[in-house]
Amino acid sequence: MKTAEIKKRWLEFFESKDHQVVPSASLISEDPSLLFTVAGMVPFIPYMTGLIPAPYKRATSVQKCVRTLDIEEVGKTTRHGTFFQMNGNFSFGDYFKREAISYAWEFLTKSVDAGGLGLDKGKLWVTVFQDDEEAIALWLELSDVPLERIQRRGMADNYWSTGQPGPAGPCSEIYYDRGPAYGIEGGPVADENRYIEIWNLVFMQYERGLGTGKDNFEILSELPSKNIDTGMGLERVAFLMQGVENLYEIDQVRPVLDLAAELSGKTYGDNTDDDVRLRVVADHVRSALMLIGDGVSPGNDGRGYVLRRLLRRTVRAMRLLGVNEPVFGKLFLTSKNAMVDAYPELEHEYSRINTTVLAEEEAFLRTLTSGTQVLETAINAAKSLGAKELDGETTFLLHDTYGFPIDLTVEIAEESGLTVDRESFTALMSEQRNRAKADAKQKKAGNTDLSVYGDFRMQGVTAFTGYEELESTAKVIGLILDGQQVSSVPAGSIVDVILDRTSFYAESGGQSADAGIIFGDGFELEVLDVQKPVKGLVSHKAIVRKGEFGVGSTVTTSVDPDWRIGAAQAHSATHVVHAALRQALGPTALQSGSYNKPGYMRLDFSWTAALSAETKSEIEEISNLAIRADLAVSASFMSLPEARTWGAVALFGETYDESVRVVQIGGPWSRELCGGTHVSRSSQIGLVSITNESSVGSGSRRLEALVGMEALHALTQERVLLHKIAEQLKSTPLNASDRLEVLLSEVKEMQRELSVVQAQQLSLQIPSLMSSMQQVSNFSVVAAEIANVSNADALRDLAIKLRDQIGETAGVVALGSVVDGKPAVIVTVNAKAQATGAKAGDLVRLASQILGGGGGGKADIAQGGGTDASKMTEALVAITESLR
RNA sequence: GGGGACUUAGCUCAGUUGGUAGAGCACCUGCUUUGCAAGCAGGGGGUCAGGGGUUCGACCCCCCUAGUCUCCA
Repeated sequence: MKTAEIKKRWLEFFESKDHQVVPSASLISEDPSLLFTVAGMVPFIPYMTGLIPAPYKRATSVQKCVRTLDIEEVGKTTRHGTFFQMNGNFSFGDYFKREAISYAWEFLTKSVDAGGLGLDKGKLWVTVFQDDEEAIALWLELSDVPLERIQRRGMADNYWSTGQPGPAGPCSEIYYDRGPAYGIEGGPVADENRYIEIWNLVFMQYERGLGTGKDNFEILSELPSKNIDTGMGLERVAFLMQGVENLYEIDQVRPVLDLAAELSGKTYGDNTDDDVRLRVVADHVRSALMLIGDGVSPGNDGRGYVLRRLLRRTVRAMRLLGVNEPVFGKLFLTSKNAMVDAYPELEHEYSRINTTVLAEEEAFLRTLTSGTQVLETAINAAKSLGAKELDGETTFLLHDTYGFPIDLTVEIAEESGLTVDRESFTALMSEQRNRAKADAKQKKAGNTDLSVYGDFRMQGVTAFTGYEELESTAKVIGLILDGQQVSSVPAGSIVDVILDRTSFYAESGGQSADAGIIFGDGFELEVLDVQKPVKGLVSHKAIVRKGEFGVGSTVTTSVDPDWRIGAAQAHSATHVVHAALRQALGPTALQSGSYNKPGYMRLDFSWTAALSAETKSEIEEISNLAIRADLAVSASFMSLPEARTWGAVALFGETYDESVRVVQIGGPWSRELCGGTHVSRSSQIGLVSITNESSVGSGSRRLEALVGMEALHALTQERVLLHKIAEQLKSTPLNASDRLEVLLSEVKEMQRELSVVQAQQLSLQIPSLMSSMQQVSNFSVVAAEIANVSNADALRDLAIKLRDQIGETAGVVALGSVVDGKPAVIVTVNAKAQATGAKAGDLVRLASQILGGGGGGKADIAQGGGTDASKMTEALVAITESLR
């Protein structure tokens, strides 16, 4: 049975049991503490913990998931995949153990013709939590599993919790026996390779307390509303039902594995190491495909880094298989074709995915090339020292600084007959890991408890009136002071205010929060910040400027109209620039984040190279032409699929409800899903002026612009500055640049001439200096103070000329001069004098110490200086005397 | 978020106890030759990423900033 067919049957089965079918959420988790959606229940967590009331009693989904914790195990076992799909059925305070068990049994064992999976009842085993007698009784009652195939396990295996205080409960897991060929008898307790876990039923019935680990915490109480959370690994069931050995061989993955084998000329099954590499390629390509499809782009941190690592591990695996040429084009196309039935959106996204992976592959091949050079140098160095091993530090440096994978280092070193000190490499790796972890722990301490907001959210959502009006009448639902609910607050306090409705826009979708005041009978608050701590709930952080008020008070929320106009201009400008960007660069340039506030906007987008000055001007021009065209701006609500058929741009990393708001500027000219506040016609934006374009990491660029009056002010300022510069250059703004160029080359020419003239002038002194030469012991010595020397280099040239004139006798030249108020000394010693024991460095040191400084150089020429110019004569005499 | 490295001529890069910045390719001039990276001789081209500091003196040491690469969380 095809994987897609299992998925279809799953959803149909639970739909027939009155479950709401929920489409898979994005791999980019809504929960900021999670990098990715790591389990099927992740999108439902707020309903489980009671933060947000569940919109349905029963739900089912097939959720795409990415988990890279066990990335090193990929390909080695049958079970570890970095991308997988989790079938789940959920109950929020509705049915419990009885139904969960009975549904599971029915779906697994019902005949294929009747819509089930038709698994052999005799091969199914069950585990339960050791004390869960209720579950055992239900299994015996509702299924055909005999008691001897029900095994009890402890907390570590069969008890679920989030690791923190909150909901917890026992689990029951269903296993499939692959038969004696795969391991020993004795059920899952004895062998988890022969007995494959396919389905985990979690019975959330308790509240747990503080504690660490999987089993070291206290059970506090029963939950008032009990939940069911189950997860069936789609890939696992698929590989069992398709009669293959592991999840890398199922219909959605195998084609990539086969292609990798073909490209490398290997035969799958011939060699264990190569088989692992082929599976790694098959797994990682699929995960990367799905991640990019959901809007992740390769980067140096967070999600982007995980993706980059998957892509690089793929290149590495292909290298180890003997393929050095770029292959991503073929691999990803094959993977897309295998997945597109289940995820049709991959078709539209594919050109972007393809561009992204090709660029990343090319970049990494470059990295490998430069890394190979460093490695070869290191290998040669080690060999010349007679070492048989490449040390861990070098290996780590290669990995850490040059991104050269350890496996490749080992392989290449082996070819040169060297081994690698893996132990010390591993030690250095874990050091680096600890550093990063220690830091993360420190930062995480400020994790806020959202439960206080959850209480208010349970009472309903905050209505937003700000699209229609700037002032609204509202009622105070709650007040939070220092994380505690309070009933009233005095003047001067900073408090979180929860209202039933508000005209204030909370920061979201890149738009900053509104500013303004909240007032009522005898009191007034200034709003500092507006946030949505929990989806649907608006919290106003405000300072009480005067009076006192409490829960139940009637207030007026009043947004500062100037602020709102500025915010609307900036936000609409962001849409305009985004559309202009895509017009100039093509659809690959997609917004990955944005921020705007009155007068300013910032747009991050996926793009691999810096924008040229021409492109920036083009974007600016398209934007301002759109503003001049006075395009109508409108917003309308529609269903998400409908919005997609309209071609509305949905932003990655954002999650959308079933009903979405589409903001249009000039109809199809710009269509984006957006909840922000906008101007009503594009001309109201006024002006957009791009101020900066920069990199925010590889593959991601940032465009910043000023909007409206701010843009005008900046341009005015530049104009004033340019006029001033032109005036100073005695030129006009248009000619200033040319004029400056001429001036600069003139300056350069004059400097050159000056140094020539100076050298000539100094040369004129050579005859008189030579005549002042005295004989000191065996040395011919020229020692003199030279006036009017502009820099030490000129003095040096003169000294060398003098030395050359001395000829064959042992000669020493010591020249001093005052340059920029500071004494400088140069001493040169010819070869013969050096042979007789004179050292330029020593002589300079002697002189410069007298001058109150220091000096040094080589044996033939040295220079020094000091601070006390009056001692110059004394210093030169000292040099002469020391030669006696 | 925490580390590591890099930024030198148009391009690719050298440059250690801090003491006048170099090579190859490209460019210009001349000669010699005329085909597959031609030879010889000569020449131009650098605020050594930017800004501070230490020092008599900084491409080099220290600090800050920017850009680029890279590892880890």
